[in-house]
Amino acid sequence: MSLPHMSESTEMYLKALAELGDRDVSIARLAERLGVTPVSANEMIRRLGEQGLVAHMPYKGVTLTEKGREAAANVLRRQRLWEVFLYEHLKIEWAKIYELACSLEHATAPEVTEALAAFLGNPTVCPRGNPIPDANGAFAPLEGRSLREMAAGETVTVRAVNATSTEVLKYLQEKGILPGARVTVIEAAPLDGPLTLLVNGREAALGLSMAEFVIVEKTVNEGR
Amino acid sequence: MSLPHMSESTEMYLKALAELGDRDVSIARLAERLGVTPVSANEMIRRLGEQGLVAHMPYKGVTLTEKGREAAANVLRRQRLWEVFLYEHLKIEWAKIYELACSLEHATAPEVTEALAAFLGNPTVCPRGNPIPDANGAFAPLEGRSLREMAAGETVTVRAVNATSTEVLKYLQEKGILPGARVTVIEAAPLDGPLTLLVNGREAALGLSMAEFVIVEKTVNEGR
DNA sequence: AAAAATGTTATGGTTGACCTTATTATTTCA
DNA sequence: TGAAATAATAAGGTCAACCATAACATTTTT
Repeated sequence: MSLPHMSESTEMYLKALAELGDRDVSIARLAERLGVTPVSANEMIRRLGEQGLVAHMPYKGVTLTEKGREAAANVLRRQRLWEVFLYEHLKIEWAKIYELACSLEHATAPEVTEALAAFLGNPTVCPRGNPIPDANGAFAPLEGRSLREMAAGETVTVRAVNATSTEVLKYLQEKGILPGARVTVIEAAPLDGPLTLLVNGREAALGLSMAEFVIVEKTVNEGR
Repeated sequence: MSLPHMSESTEMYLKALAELGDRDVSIARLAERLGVTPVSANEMIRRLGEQGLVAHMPYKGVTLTEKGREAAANVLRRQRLWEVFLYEHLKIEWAKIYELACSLEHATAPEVTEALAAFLGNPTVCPRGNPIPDANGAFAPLEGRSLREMAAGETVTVRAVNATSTEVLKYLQEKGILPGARVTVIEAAPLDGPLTLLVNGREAALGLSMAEFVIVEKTVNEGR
């Protein structure tokens, strides 16, 4: 069951696929998130395909196989447990934990993962609001829709933030767009135009490519 | 002051040099500890020389430069802080912490190092008995001599264990040769012969290549 | 001082994960 | 349906860190 050894690169690809929704992810999208050229991503996806971790339907997209999904869950588990540790125990700034946890993740043996989970009290969500898979790879996929799809006038509650770049996370942090925040869409400009939001009584502008990774739920008027 | 980026490999070489005493370390010895061929080690030492981290006197040995010493202290700090965390907080078996901490070490940003040190209460020794350099790279070099040099009849106290292989550490752990243990040399066989020791009332045999990395102090009859 | 042991350098090879610059295939849209 | 946009593949290149084999240099031992 324990995979022979996964390179850091393999782990990053699996993680990105899982974060992007794990089915029919276009290679261009994947390449963009990973900061590599589409050609490189294509090459790498071929390799992952040979290892049985993904299935690639040309012109359709990439989908994790069952084996790939398990491996990805494992990577996400490590990633998010470290996020909890860095945030809760080391008091590291929210916007930085993803990147810092990412490095640690690659270096974490199964034994350490499980001991860490126990130390942290087996948390089920990370500080970015994403679920933490259990030791068997099971986890409730995130409910809710992307803030990107919301129309003007809607009020929603942020459930999770799926961004990974420290820069983007810093921007969201500054604007108060964190899990639990209540956000009202004041205006949604056409085309790729930004959303204008009301967060904590302040206005904030948010491009669609950032809004895409903010997962929200319609607020069900849960008491003032 | 922050070095451009150090590869994992560079860090391993610096760490090995520091652990081996950091002056006039032969390439063969270094290669052996790192599990690479002398040819590879030679090549790598040339690269490190070009970066100004080591000085290599052909046929004499390798010595860390000031810059190299600083970098090495930094690596050792991270390594040993993680050892403390894994042992004290995650309750991981003593023999395994070196190897597990080693992976984490390479993935640790300065920010995390300092937060971790604060979380742990700025410890000054690791569970293997080695000193932890402070944030500026200063640390008391270990006093004491190698168990290898002890003669029959001597009784000593183990101060530190500088072995790195999990297998070796497991053996030492089983025999009770841990920091703080009191050890009497019963017999020292000639040539490369083993030492016969008395530890906690039990006899234990120890090859010289293992004994080399057990740092001891003559027991000054401290009580009983 | 010669032989043996050890250390160094030269040469050429491998691997993984990237890159760029074409070229070719497919899909989408006007 | 044909052009434009997007996606895939092919070919060739780079880089770090290893490897093996072989030749050469220096030290140590006899």
